[in-house]
Amino acid sequence: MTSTDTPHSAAETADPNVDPTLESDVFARGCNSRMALQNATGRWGALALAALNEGPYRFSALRRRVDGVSERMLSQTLQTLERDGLVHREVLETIPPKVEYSLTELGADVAEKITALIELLESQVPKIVASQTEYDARRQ
Amino acid sequence: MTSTDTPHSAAETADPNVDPTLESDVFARGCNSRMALQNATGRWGALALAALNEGPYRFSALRRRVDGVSERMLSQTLQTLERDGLVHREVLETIPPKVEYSLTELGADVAEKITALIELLESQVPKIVASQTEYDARRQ
DNA sequence: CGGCATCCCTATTGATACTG
DNA sequence: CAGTATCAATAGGGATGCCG
Repeated sequence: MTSTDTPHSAAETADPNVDPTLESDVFARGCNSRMALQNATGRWGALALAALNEGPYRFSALRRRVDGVSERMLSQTLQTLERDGLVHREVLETIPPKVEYSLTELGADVAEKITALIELLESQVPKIVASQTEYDARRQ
Repeated sequence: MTSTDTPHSAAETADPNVDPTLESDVFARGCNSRMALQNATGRWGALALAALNEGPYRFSALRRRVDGVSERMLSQTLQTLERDGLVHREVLETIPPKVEYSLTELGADVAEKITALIELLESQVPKIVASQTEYDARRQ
Protein backbone atom coordinates (compact mmCIF):
# COMPACT_ATOMS: atom_id res chain seq x y z
CA MET A 1 0.00 0.00 0.00
CA THR A 2 1.75 3.11 -1.15
CA SER A 3 -0.97 5.70 -1.01
CA THR A 4 -4.12 3.82 -0.07
CA ASP A 5 -5.17 4.41 3.48
CA THR A 6 -6.70 1.24 4.75
CA PRO A 7 -8.75 2.03 7.85
CA HIS A 8 -8.07 -0.86 10.20
CA SER A 9 -5.47 -2.74 8.24
CA ALA A 10 -3.93 -4.26 11.34
CA ALA A 11 -7.30 -5.49 12.50
CA GLU A 12 -8.29 -7.51 9.47
CA THR A 13 -9.48 -11.01 10.10
CA ALA A 14 -9.05 -11.99 6.48
CA ASP A 15 -5.33 -12.63 6.95
CA PRO A 16 -4.36 -15.65 4.83
CA ASN A 17 -1.84 -16.64 7.50
CA VAL A 18 -4.49 -17.10 10.14
CA ASP A 19 -5.24 -20.67 10.97
CA PRO A 20 -8.87 -20.75 12.08
CA THR A 21 -8.38 -23.97 14.02
CA LEU A 22 -5.79 -22.28 16.19
CA GLU A 23 -7.48 -19.27 17.62
CA SER A 24 -6.13 -18.60 21.04
CA ASP A 25 -2.36 -18.36 21.15
CA VAL A 26 -1.07 -14.80 21.23
CA PHE A 27 2.41 -16.08 20.62
CA ALA A 28 1.42 -17.33 17.18
CA ARG A 29 1.86 -14.77 14.47
CA GLY A 30 -1.32 -13.57 12.82
CA CYS A 31 -3.45 -14.97 15.59
CA ASN A 32 -6.77 -13.27 16.29
CA SER A 33 -5.98 -12.78 19.92
CA ARG A 34 -2.68 -11.17 19.09
CA MET A 35 -4.49 -8.68 16.88
CA ALA A 36 -7.08 -7.99 19.53
CA LEU A 37 -4.26 -7.42 22.00
CA GLN A 38 -2.62 -4.99 19.63
CA ASN A 39 -5.83 -3.06 19.13
CA ALA A 40 -6.52 -2.89 22.85
CA THR A 41 -2.97 -2.06 23.94
CA GLY A 42 -1.83 0.00 21.00
CA ARG A 43 -0.65 3.55 21.43
CA TRP A 44 -4.15 5.07 21.53
CA GLY A 45 -6.30 2.02 22.18
CA ALA A 46 -5.15 1.60 25.75
CA LEU A 47 -5.67 5.26 26.55
CA ALA A 48 -9.09 5.38 24.91
CA LEU A 49 -10.19 2.34 26.90
CA ALA A 50 -8.80 3.77 30.11
CA ALA A 51 -10.62 7.04 29.50
CA LEU A 52 -13.90 5.31 28.70
CA ASN A 53 -13.45 3.33 31.89
CA GLU A 54 -14.19 6.61 33.67
CA GLY A 55 -17.53 6.81 31.91
CA PRO A 56 -19.02 7.57 28.47
CA TYR A 57 -17.43 10.31 26.41
CA ARG A 58 -18.36 12.25 23.33
CA PHE A 59 -15.86 12.38 20.52
CA SER A 60 -14.31 15.75 21.18
CA ALA A 61 -14.34 15.32 24.94
CA LEU A 62 -12.49 12.06 24.51
CA ARG A 63 -10.05 13.77 22.21
CA ARG A 64 -9.41 16.38 24.87
CA ARG A 65 -8.99 13.69 27.52
CA VAL A 66 -6.47 11.69 25.53
CA ASP A 67 -3.90 14.39 25.14
CA GLY A 68 -2.02 14.35 21.87
CA VAL A 69 -4.29 12.13 19.82
CA SER A 70 -5.27 13.45 16.41
CA GLU A 71 -8.81 13.43 15.17
CA ARG A 72 -7.89 10.88 12.60
CA MET A 73 -6.17 8.48 14.98
CA LEU A 74 -8.93 8.69 17.58
CA SER A 75 -11.49 7.97 14.91
CA GLN A 76 -9.59 4.96 13.62
CA THR A 77 -8.89 3.68 17.10
CA LEU A 78 -12.54 3.87 18.08
CA GLN A 79 -13.61 2.12 14.91
CA THR A 80 -11.23 -0.72 15.57
CA LEU A 81 -12.35 -1.04 19.18
CA GLU A 82 -15.98 -0.96 18.10
CA ARG A 83 -15.27 -3.62 15.53
CA ASP A 84 -13.70 -5.83 18.17
CA GLY A 85 -16.77 -5.37 20.32
CA LEU A 86 -15.06 -3.42 23.09
CA VAL A 87 -16.67 -0.07 22.48
CA HIS A 88 -20.27 0.91 21.83
CA ARG A 89 -21.02 3.85 19.56
CA GLU A 90 -24.28 5.68 20.00
CA VAL A 91 -25.38 8.37 17.58
CA LEU A 92 -27.70 10.92 19.13
CA GLU A 93 -29.92 12.44 16.45
CA THR A 94 -29.75 15.98 17.67
CA ILE A 95 -28.73 19.23 16.05
CA PRO A 96 -25.84 19.46 16.07
CA PRO A 97 -25.34 15.68 16.05
CA LYS A 98 -23.62 14.07 19.01
CA VAL A 99 -21.93 10.72 19.22
CA GLU A 100 -21.37 9.03 22.52
CA TYR A 101 -18.84 6.30 23.10
CA SER A 102 -19.02 3.84 25.94
CA LEU A 103 -17.62 0.45 26.89
CA THR A 104 -19.38 -2.80 26.18
CA GLU A 105 -19.33 -5.49 28.85
CA LEU A 106 -16.30 -7.07 27.27
CA GLY A 107 -14.75 -3.66 26.84
CA ALA A 108 -15.25 -2.94 30.51
CA ASP A 109 -13.44 -6.15 31.43
CA VAL A 110 -10.55 -5.29 29.16
CA ALA A 111 -10.45 -1.69 30.32
CA GLU A 112 -10.29 -2.85 33.90
CA LYS A 113 -7.16 -4.88 33.23
CA ILE A 114 -5.58 -2.03 31.36
CA THR A 115 -6.44 0.43 34.09
CA ALA A 116 -4.84 -1.88 36.63
CA LEU A 117 -1.69 -1.93 34.54
CA ILE A 118 -1.69 1.83 34.15
CA GLU A 119 -2.16 2.41 37.85
CA LEU A 120 0.71 0.07 38.61
CA LEU A 121 2.98 1.84 36.17
CA GLU A 122 1.97 5.30 37.34
CA SER A 123 2.77 4.36 40.90
CA GLN A 124 6.14 3.00 39.88
CA VAL A 125 7.25 5.91 37.72
CA PRO A 126 9.96 7.01 40.19
CA LYS A 127 11.46 3.52 40.18
CA ILE A 128 11.27 3.32 36.42
CA VAL A 129 12.90 6.70 35.89
CA ALA A 130 15.63 5.76 38.33
CA SER A 131 16.27 2.58 36.39
CA GLN A 132 16.46 4.50 33.13
CA THR A 133 18.89 6.99 34.57
CA GLU A 134 21.11 4.25 35.92
CA TYR A 135 20.95 2.35 32.64
CA ASP A 136 21.90 5.42 30.64
CA ALA A 137 24.74 6.23 33.03
CA ARG A 138 26.14 2.72 32.73
CA ARG A 139 26.52 3.16 28.98
CA GLN A 140 27.57 6.83 29.54
CA MET B 1 15.56 11.14 10.99
CA THR B 2 15.79 9.80 7.50
CA SER B 3 18.21 6.93 7.84
CA THR B 4 19.62 7.11 11.36
CA ASP B 5 18.56 4.28 13.59
CA THR B 6 18.00 5.58 17.05
CA PRO B 7 17.86 2.60 19.45
CA HIS B 8 15.03 3.36 21.82
CA SER B 9 13.81 6.66 20.47
CA ALA B 10 10.33 6.17 21.87
CA ALA B 11 11.74 5.51 25.30
CA GLU B 12 13.80 8.64 25.74
CA THR B 13 13.34 10.50 28.97
CA ALA B 14 15.03 13.57 27.60
CA ASP B 15 11.85 14.73 25.90
CA PRO B 16 11.69 18.52 26.15
CA ASN B 17 7.91 18.26 26.50
CA VAL B 18 8.11 16.26 29.68
CA ASP B 19 7.22 18.18 32.76
CA PRO B 20 9.19 16.58 35.60
CA THR B 21 6.81 17.92 38.21
CA LEU B 22 3.93 16.07 36.60
CA GLU B 23 4.97 12.48 36.52
CA SER B 24 1.98 10.27 36.83
CA ASP B 25 -0.77 11.01 34.36
CA VAL B 26 -0.83 8.68 31.35
CA PHE B 27 -3.32 10.95 29.68
CA ALA B 28 -0.77 13.72 29.50
CA ARG B 29 1.31 13.62 26.37
CA GLY B 30 4.98 12.92 26.88
CA CYS B 31 4.42 11.67 30.40
CA ASN B 32 6.84 9.10 31.74
CA SER B 33 4.10 6.68 32.62
CA ARG B 34 2.66 6.91 29.14
CA MET B 35 6.04 5.97 27.70
CA ALA B 36 6.44 3.12 30.14
CA LEU B 37 2.99 1.92 29.14
CA GLN B 38 3.95 2.06 25.50
CA ASN B 39 7.11 0.10 26.08
CA ALA B 40 5.32 -2.54 28.12
CA THR B 41 2.28 -2.86 25.87
CA GLY B 42 3.87 -2.24 22.51
CA ARG B 43 3.73 -4.77 19.72
CA TRP B 44 6.59 -6.90 21.05
CA GLY B 45 6.92 -5.65 24.61
CA ALA B 46 3.71 -7.26 25.79
CA LEU B 47 4.57 -10.59 24.20
CA ALA B 48 8.12 -10.57 25.54
CA LEU B 49 6.85 -9.87 29.05
CA ALA B 50 4.18 -12.55 28.76
CA ALA B 51 6.79 -15.05 27.59
CA LEU B 52 9.20 -14.16 30.38
CA ASN B 53 6.33 -14.57 32.79
CA GLU B 54 6.63 -18.29 32.03
CA GLY B 55 10.22 -18.24 33.21
CA PRO B 56 13.68 -17.06 32.11
CA TYR B 57 14.56 -17.34 28.44
CA ARG B 58 17.72 -17.12 26.41
CA PHE B 59 17.70 -14.77 23.45
CA SER B 60 17.05 -17.23 20.68
CA ALA B 61 14.60 -19.29 22.70
CA LEU B 62 12.64 -16.14 23.37
CA ARG B 63 12.77 -15.31 19.69
CA ARG B 64 11.34 -18.71 18.88
CA ARG B 65 8.64 -18.27 21.51
CA VAL B 66 7.52 -14.90 20.24
CA ASP B 67 6.62 -15.95 16.75
CA GLY B 68 7.34 -13.37 14.08
CA VAL B 69 9.67 -11.07 15.97
CA SER B 70 12.89 -10.18 14.19
CA GLU B 71 16.26 -10.35 15.89
CA ARG B 72 16.47 -6.63 15.68
CA MET B 73 13.09 -5.89 17.22
CA LEU B 74 13.54 -8.40 20.01
CA SER B 75 16.90 -6.90 20.83
CA GLN B 76 15.53 -3.38 20.92
CA THR B 77 12.46 -4.41 22.88
CA LEU B 78 14.55 -6.14 25.52
CA GLN B 79 16.88 -3.17 25.82
CA THR B 80 13.95 -0.86 26.39
CA LEU B 81 12.38 -3.15 28.96
CA GLU B 82 15.72 -3.53 30.70
CA ARG B 83 16.12 0.23 30.74
CA ASP B 84 12.70 0.62 32.34
CA GLY B 85 13.70 -1.90 34.98
CA LEU B 86 11.23 -4.58 33.96
CA VAL B 87 13.70 -7.10 32.59
CA HIS B 88 16.98 -8.38 33.97
CA ARG B 89 19.77 -9.32 31.57
CA GLU B 90 22.35 -11.82 32.72
CA VAL B 91 25.40 -12.59 30.61
CA LEU B 92 26.80 -16.07 31.19
CA GLU B 93 30.51 -16.13 30.39
CA THR B 94 30.54 -19.46 28.65
CA ILE B 95 31.65 -20.61 25.24
CA PRO B 96 29.58 -19.98 23.29
CA PRO B 97 28.28 -17.02 25.28
CA LYS B 98 24.75 -17.21 26.62
CA VAL B 99 22.49 -14.40 27.75
CA GLU B 100 19.55 -15.06 29.95
CA TYR B 101 16.61 -12.73 30.29
CA SER B 102 14.27 -12.74 33.25
CA LEU B 103 11.74 -10.48 34.93
CA THR B 104 12.60 -8.12 37.74
CA GLU B 105 10.15 -7.80 40.61
CA LEU B 106 8.52 -4.84 38.96
CA GLY B 107 8.58 -6.66 35.64
CA ALA B 108 6.81 -9.61 37.21
CA ASP B 109 4.06 -7.35 38.50
CA VAL B 110 3.62 -5.77 35.09
CA ALA B 111 3.78 -9.12 33.31
CA GLU B 112 1.09 -10.45 35.60
CA LYS B 113 -1.31 -7.69 34.57
CA ILE B 114 -0.50 -8.21 30.92
CA THR B 115 -0.94 -11.94 31.18
CA ALA B 116 -4.33 -11.40 32.78
CA LEU B 117 -5.32 -9.22 29.86
CA ILE B 118 -4.05 -11.73 27.35
CA GLU B 119 -5.89 -14.58 28.98
CA LEU B 120 -9.09 -12.58 28.99
CA LEU B 121 -8.72 -11.73 25.31
CA GLU B 122 -7.79 -15.28 24.34
CA SER B 123 -10.88 -16.60 26.07
CA GLN B 124 -13.05 -14.04 24.32
CA VAL B 125 -11.71 -14.54 20.80
CA PRO B 126 -14.92 -16.16 19.55
CA LYS B 127 -16.96 -13.20 20.77
CA ILE B 128 -14.48 -10.75 19.28
CA VAL B 129 -14.44 -12.48 15.91
CA ALA B 130 -18.23 -12.57 15.89
CA SER B 131 -18.32 -8.85 16.58
CA GLN B 132 -15.88 -8.18 13.76
CA THR B 133 -17.89 -10.25 11.32
CA GLU B 134 -21.09 -8.47 12.25
CA TYR B 135 -19.41 -5.08 12.02
CA ASP B 136 -18.01 -5.83 8.58
CA ALA B 137 -21.35 -7.15 7.40
CA ARG B 138 -23.15 -4.01 8.56
CA ARG B 139 -20.97 -1.89 6.30
CA GLN B 140 -21.24 -4.62 3.60
C1' DC C 1 -20.11 18.44 15.87
C1' DG C 2 -18.36 14.29 14.17
C1' DG C 3 -15.51 12.34 11.07
C1' DC C 4 -14.05 10.53 6.32
C1' DA C 5 -10.74 11.45 2.29
C1' DT C 6 -6.47 13.07 0.57
C1' DC C 7 -1.70 14.30 0.64
C1' DC C 8 2.67 13.64 2.44
C1' DC C 9 6.29 13.04 5.69
C1' DT C 10 8.55 10.35 9.31
C1' DA C 11 9.09 6.52 12.58
C1' DT C 12 9.02 1.75 12.91
C1' DT C 13 10.02 -2.53 11.14
C1' DG C 14 11.95 -6.32 8.41
C1' DA C 15 15.85 -8.70 5.60
C1' DT C 16 20.16 -9.31 5.12
C1' DA C 17 24.91 -9.22 6.12
C1' DC C 18 28.42 -8.86 9.41
C1' DT C 19 30.99 -8.98 14.27
C1' DG C 20 32.53 -10.19 19.27
C1' DC D 1 25.12 -17.54 20.33
C1' DA D 2 23.92 -12.97 20.75
C1' DG D 3 23.75 -9.43 18.96
C1' DT D 4 24.86 -4.72 15.73
C1' DA D 5 24.91 -2.15 11.13
C1' DT D 6 22.92 -1.02 6.97
C1' DC D 7 19.38 -0.48 3.71
C1' DA D 8 14.74 -0.77 1.85
C1' DA D 9 9.78 -1.32 2.65
C1' DT D 10 5.80 -0.14 5.26
C1' DA D 11 2.74 1.52 8.64
C1' DG D 12 1.73 5.41 11.58
C1' DG D 13 0.30 9.80 11.99
C1' DG D 14 -0.22 15.12 11.22
C1' DA D 15 -2.55 18.85 8.28
C1' DT D 16 -6.00 20.22 5.58
C1' DG D 17 -10.38 20.35 3.29
C1' DC D 18 -15.06 18.69 2.69
C1' DC D 19 -19.61 16.63 4.00
C1' DG D 20 -23.86 14.95 6.77
